[in-house]
Amino acid sequence: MVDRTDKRDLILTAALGLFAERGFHGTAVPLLADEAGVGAGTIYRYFANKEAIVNALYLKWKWELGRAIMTDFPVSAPAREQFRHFWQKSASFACENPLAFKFLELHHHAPYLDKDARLLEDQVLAPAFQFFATTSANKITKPLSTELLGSLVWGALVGLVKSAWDGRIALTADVIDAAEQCCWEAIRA
Amino acid sequence: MVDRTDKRDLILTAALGLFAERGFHGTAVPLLADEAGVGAGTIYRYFANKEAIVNALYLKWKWELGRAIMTDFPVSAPAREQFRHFWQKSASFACENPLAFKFLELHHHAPYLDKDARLLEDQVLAPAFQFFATTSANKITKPLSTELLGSLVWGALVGLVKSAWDGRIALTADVIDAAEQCCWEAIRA
Amino acid sequence: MVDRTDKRDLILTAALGLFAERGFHGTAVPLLADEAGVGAGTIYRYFANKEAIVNALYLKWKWELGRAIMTDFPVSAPAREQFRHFWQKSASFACENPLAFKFLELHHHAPYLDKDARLLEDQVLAPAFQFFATTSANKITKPLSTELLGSLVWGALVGLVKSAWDGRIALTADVIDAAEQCCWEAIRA
Amino acid sequence: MVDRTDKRDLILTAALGLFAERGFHGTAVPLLADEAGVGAGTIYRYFANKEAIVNALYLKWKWELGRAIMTDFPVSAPAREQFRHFWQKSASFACENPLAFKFLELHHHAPYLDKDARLLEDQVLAPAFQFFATTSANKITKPLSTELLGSLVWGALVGLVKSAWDGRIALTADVIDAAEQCCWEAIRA
DNA sequence: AATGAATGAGAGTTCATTCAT
DNA sequence: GATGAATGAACTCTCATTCAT
Repeated sequence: MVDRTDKRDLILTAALGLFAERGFHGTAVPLLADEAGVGAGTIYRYFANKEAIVNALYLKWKWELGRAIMTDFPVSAPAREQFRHFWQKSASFACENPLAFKFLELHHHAPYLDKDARLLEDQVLAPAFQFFATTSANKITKPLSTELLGSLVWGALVGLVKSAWDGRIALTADVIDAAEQCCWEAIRA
Repeated sequence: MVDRTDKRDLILTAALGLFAERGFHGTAVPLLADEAGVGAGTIYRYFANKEAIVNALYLKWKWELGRAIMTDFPVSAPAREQFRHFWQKSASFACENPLAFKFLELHHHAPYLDKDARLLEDQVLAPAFQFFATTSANKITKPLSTELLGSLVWGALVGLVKSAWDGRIALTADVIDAAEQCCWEAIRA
Repeated sequence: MVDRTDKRDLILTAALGLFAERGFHGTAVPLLADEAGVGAGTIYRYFANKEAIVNALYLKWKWELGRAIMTDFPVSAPAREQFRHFWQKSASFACENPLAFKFLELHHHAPYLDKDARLLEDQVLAPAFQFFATTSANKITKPLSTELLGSLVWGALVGLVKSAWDGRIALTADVIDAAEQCCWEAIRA
Repeated sequence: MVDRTDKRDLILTAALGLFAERGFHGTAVPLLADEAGVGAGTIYRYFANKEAIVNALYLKWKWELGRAIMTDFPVSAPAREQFRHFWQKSASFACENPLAFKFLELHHHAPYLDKDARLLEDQVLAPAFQFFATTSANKITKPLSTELLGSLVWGALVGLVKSAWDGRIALTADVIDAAEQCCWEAIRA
């Protein structure tokens, strides 16, 4: 009993894996259909064209990432604990959704993303980055721009995750904690 | 008078820009030929096929990156100064060769890279990363694995550079210096 | 309460308009189903395949055309009046069933018409054309073959109607009458 | 030794036959390539897409038709002789280029024709039709509109030619002459 | 050595037809 | 009986590669 939503999800799930591993242009629609277990024509009942698939995926997972990061955010906790929240949630997201994390990294600012995806692109991490505006104002973190602090920390996280993909590091809780402490020290005043 | 080497370079230069902007599968060979100002057939006198081009590019620029990082390394200087060397040289490379830096990031671990490229892939930064083995042993940097420290720092640099591409940060000397200090504090004991 | 016949007619009516405007190969079955207000599968309960629809339409309207021309034919009237009958009935048919007239013209001798349709194709106008055999024998019309006189007159009518479609002529009664007189003078002895 | 122009002509020649027999939508590009004796991809070196082929054909043959009709037009001859010129030249064109004549008839006002083709569509016969403006003013032909007289005569010609295609009439010089006389009598005052 | 016209395999996409509901 | 989601063959078109010049 496969309903309409299930089939759309089958396609999106297969597309996530293929786009993450081979990229957008490297993934042929018939291959995607095979992986999803549907006919090639079926894909076009759910998506107007190939670009619509990559855009739907991008919106979906960027949104999921944003939700993951902001869920249970400790609004009144000290900055150090808030930072820990961001780091741990992001790392968890990357560990639990490795393909989605890879997909989002690989398709960042891709020319086939549409206006909606581009708008969402830079907005999802913005709330987390804004955290630095407050902490810098309070002299808890260094007196550097939000964008600078944010991109260093997010970049470090991405670097960590990529090393894990390459098998150079095992992403244990200890490693994630240690990396978190490193990054905190990078930015604290 | 265009000699053999010149034409090969024309092709590689055009390919660098196209692969960096559109990706490997998104770049058509006839377009590459146009950009390089050579005939489509000529490309196949210098490269066996399209994959050979991306591999040649990858080897060339990964090597250039390694060379840039190691050039004038201050062997006997204190660790902090050696770290500064790595950071500044890497940042300079990214600023001076933005297309190459983007290309290397985009094609990291791509499935069409051959054995040679894959081998070189993880080895180029290894010497720099090895720096951490010594400093950690001497309790100058944190007692964490070389790979962990290295990927955090390199990731932070990549994050910084990507922000600059997106126009969120201007890569001035001040910004690069400040980021360097952040990263040093991330890893120092 | 929609009975079997009604649904078949819905399909044929929609098909007439689409085939007349876009041609047989230019009309997609799902679009036809939409226009007819039935499910795509339903069409195949009434017709074996797409070709069966165009053939059914062709037979139906060719037959209607023949019936329209022969209805109330003044058997004992003078030749001029009989000619007037043919002309006016044909023109009326074209005015009242413009899509059917266009459809018949467009699909004349189309390769996807079956044997039945092909047989009927040339037979419907034959009775009207036969009129010329008698009038020519009686030296009322020119001593030319039935086929020649018939195709000139029918061609002139089609030319007139096409001009009306293109908006170059308004098919008023005056115009139709004047054209009739022209054609009579074309063929009279 | 096939040069660029030859190959374009091979494609246009094959397309003329196929479009005339099967229509635009009924002709698959690979079939067209086979008939032309070229690879499927080659077609797209000469034409942007399938529609460009049908438009090029339409322009070419509509132009040829116009040229055929106007060549050696007897400017100072009497109206009857001028009419004879139009009729005979048109009939000759239809006899010598049956596929082109069929193609032009079949694709008249087709939705895939572009602006250029549509503009030319109604202009080619216009000069011939304009002949009637003068003759009607001089009371040589009936006091009816140019469009009406023109569409009757052209329609009659098309009807004649179609009968010949269907094998009902042989287009001998006698038949063409007799038909000409019929049409002259249709329109003369 | 260099070219670019030519190619056909394969890309993205459509559609006549089927069949589970 | 009626449906429309699903299909895969076939469509239009692209492109990595070849080869006659």
